[in-house]
Amino acid sequence: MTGTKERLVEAALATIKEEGYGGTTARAIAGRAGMNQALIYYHFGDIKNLLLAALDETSAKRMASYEELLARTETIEDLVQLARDIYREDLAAGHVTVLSELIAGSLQHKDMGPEVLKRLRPWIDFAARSIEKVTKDTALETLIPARDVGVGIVAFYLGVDLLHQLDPSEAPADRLFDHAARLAPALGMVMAFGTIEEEK
Amino acid sequence: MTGTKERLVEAALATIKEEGYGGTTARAIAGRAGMNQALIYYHFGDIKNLLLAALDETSAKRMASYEELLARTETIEDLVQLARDIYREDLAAGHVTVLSELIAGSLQHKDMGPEVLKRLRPWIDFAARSIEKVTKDTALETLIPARDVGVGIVAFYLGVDLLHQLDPSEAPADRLFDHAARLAPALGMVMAFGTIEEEK
Amino acid sequence: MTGTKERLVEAALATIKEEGYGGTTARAIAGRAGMNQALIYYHFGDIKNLLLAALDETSAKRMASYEELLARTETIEDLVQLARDIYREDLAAGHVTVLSELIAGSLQHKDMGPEVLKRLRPWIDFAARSIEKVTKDTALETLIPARDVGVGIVAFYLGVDLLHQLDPSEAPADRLFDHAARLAPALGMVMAFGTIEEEK
Amino acid sequence: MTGTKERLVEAALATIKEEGYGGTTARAIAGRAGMNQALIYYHFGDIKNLLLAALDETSAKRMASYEELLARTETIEDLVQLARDIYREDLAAGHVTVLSELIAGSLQHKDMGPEVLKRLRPWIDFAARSIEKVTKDTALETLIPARDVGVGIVAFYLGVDLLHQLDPSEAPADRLFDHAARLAPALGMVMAFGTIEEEK
DNA sequence: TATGAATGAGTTTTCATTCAT
DNA sequence: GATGAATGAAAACTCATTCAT
Repeated sequence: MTGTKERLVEAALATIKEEGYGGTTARAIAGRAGMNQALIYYHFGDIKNLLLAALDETSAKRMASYEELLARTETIEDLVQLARDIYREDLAAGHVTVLSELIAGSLQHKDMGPEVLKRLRPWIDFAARSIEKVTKDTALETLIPARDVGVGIVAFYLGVDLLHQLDPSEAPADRLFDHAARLAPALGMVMAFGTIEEEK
Repeated sequence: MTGTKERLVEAALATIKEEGYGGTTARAIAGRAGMNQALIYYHFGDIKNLLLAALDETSAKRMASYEELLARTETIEDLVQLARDIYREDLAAGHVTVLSELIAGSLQHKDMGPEVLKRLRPWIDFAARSIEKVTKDTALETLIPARDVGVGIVAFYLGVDLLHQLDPSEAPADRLFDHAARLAPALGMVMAFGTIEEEK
Repeated sequence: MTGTKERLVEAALATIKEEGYGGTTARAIAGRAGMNQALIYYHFGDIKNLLLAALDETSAKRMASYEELLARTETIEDLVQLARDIYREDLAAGHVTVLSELIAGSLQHKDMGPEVLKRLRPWIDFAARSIEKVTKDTALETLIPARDVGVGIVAFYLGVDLLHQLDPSEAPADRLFDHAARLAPALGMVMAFGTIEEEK
Repeated sequence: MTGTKERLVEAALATIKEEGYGGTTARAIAGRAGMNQALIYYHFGDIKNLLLAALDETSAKRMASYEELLARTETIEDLVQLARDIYREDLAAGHVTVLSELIAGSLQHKDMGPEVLKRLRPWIDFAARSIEKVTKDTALETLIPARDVGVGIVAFYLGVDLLHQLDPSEAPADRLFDHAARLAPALGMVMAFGTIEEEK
């Protein structure tokens, strides 16, 4: 029938989000998809491959959509706004949970680590590129280590997701983003000072 | 023999750090401790309790040690330094990994979540208190939402730990802390500007 | 394409020789043949039938070739030579392995036993006829129970093959045949004595 | 309770004899023993180890018993008798079947081969020693390659067992042994001729 | 003829946990 | 306190086979 692989991928994503890495068994996935367990092995070879395919799928979709948003982002204020939008959608939809669970699970299944890392890098690149774009031709350009900050942002997203898993009611990151939004206009001046400090 | 519970706790911690949450089975823990699996159930009732006891143990030890350091911390520069020291030790020793794995595992074993959260809160409080301490009686005091930033810092630590699990060779957070250390002196002025913005 | 059945038969033979009876699955056979698993069922109904067809195939080929050789065999010395040639070729090519694996597997799949036996009998007959031919009109004719010795020879081939599977480096049967070849000329006299003993 | 390992070993032996290597699954063994499948893994680690332990067990028992019989064996006539006794008991009890099935199965599970071979060698040694003993200080001593003939005898036993699995009604080997028994007295003279032939 | 997809029952093995001693 | 043994449920994965196309 149509879409078996797609349905398995969707079921795998939903299972990771709701049951966690350890709860994402062949039985759980197939049950959710209303399909036979053996189909996982027929179509993906093993569970690891299905999970990685699922990660590919969400990553590709989200990246395409965010890339578009980035195209329309010019200033630091825009970027903070973009970061907040991404954060809200990803957290609510559980996209980051898929990543954080797969990373946490990679400690158990060590051969999965490199594969997950490979799929994580584009996000770090995306974050770095975003920073580069809005600091390009400004005093901040040389001051901010775009790549390191990119890694830091991804780390922050992952960590916030972990906390959100524990306590979905609290949303302190929301308030932090609001705060950042208010401070963003001042950031230029601050960093200008930073530049002076550096050059002393 | 003496110290059975302690040995099990140590073995549990080591197992989480090296094998991940999913790899932390009764067999793996007991094997590492050189003890009988049944002792886990005799002393802790079930594996979940052992893991929580293990989390209590590391948390208490580290908290005591960091509390001392905080007592000697006065300025923002000091705090950045403290944050960096804690980050380095915790990451290397795998302390944060214990937390991040338990949080990630809580999605699977939902009754563990609240217990882990209970043990995480002191760290958020610690971070918040640290911020409050160095901003006390400064212009930053009202400007920085200490609790939210505390949560953010804990999130950042957790996320950096996840990334570190995937790729221990890279240490971008190290560079970020260096950067923060250089920028710290300027932070006061920046925030002063922030204040002005706010009050407009 | 032409020769689908033939290719499946060849693949089945190769799989038994290399992977053993238990490793000869539909997937393994079809994979080796570069074909679809379902073709096995289309052409042969089930795996058992394919294996029996494969046995038929090798048996027929080899029997034709050996029958020719037997036609040119007249003396005991010739026969020992023939036995050695057959042994060498069959062992190296894995022909006997196909048989020994199918027989061993028949204990698991009991309905296969009679079918395999049916295909084994011609070989016992061949061995018996060979003995009869070279002892015909000699003192040995009544002395040697041709059929029983035929069974014994087939048994010996099968057993040597099993040992060869375990340790292909050793070839004691080679040396035994050499020995038999040297002793063959004496066999006539020996048996004459045997006759005298018998008649006592 | 008492004898769990022993019961599993007995059940494993019985299962191999009746269901063949491929039919000797954890379920089949545990079912026959009336025990939980997991006990196999608790006591033996995996099925392979249980099968090898089972092979050890039968081998040790039989070897001890046959060694005793060999001690009382002096002449070729005795040895033929001994060979026939061993053959009858082993074939009927299925002892050789355990070996032949494990050897045949080793083609599938290649890591089992060396272990089975290790346990087969004592039998080849036993056969060789038996021949050496009865030919010691006779003309046959230098004439018969005891080790090669030992391998040949073991091969013969294995092959006869395979045939017996296919058709337990026929017992041609019985008749061959009877024949050998009648010819044994003549063998000395025959071999004396052989010696003369050799020395020519 | 041929194929990709599908399935239910089976495989080996591991799990958390219990229990008698 | 401690241990070896035991267990039912579940894990990942494979099997022979069928079926619609």
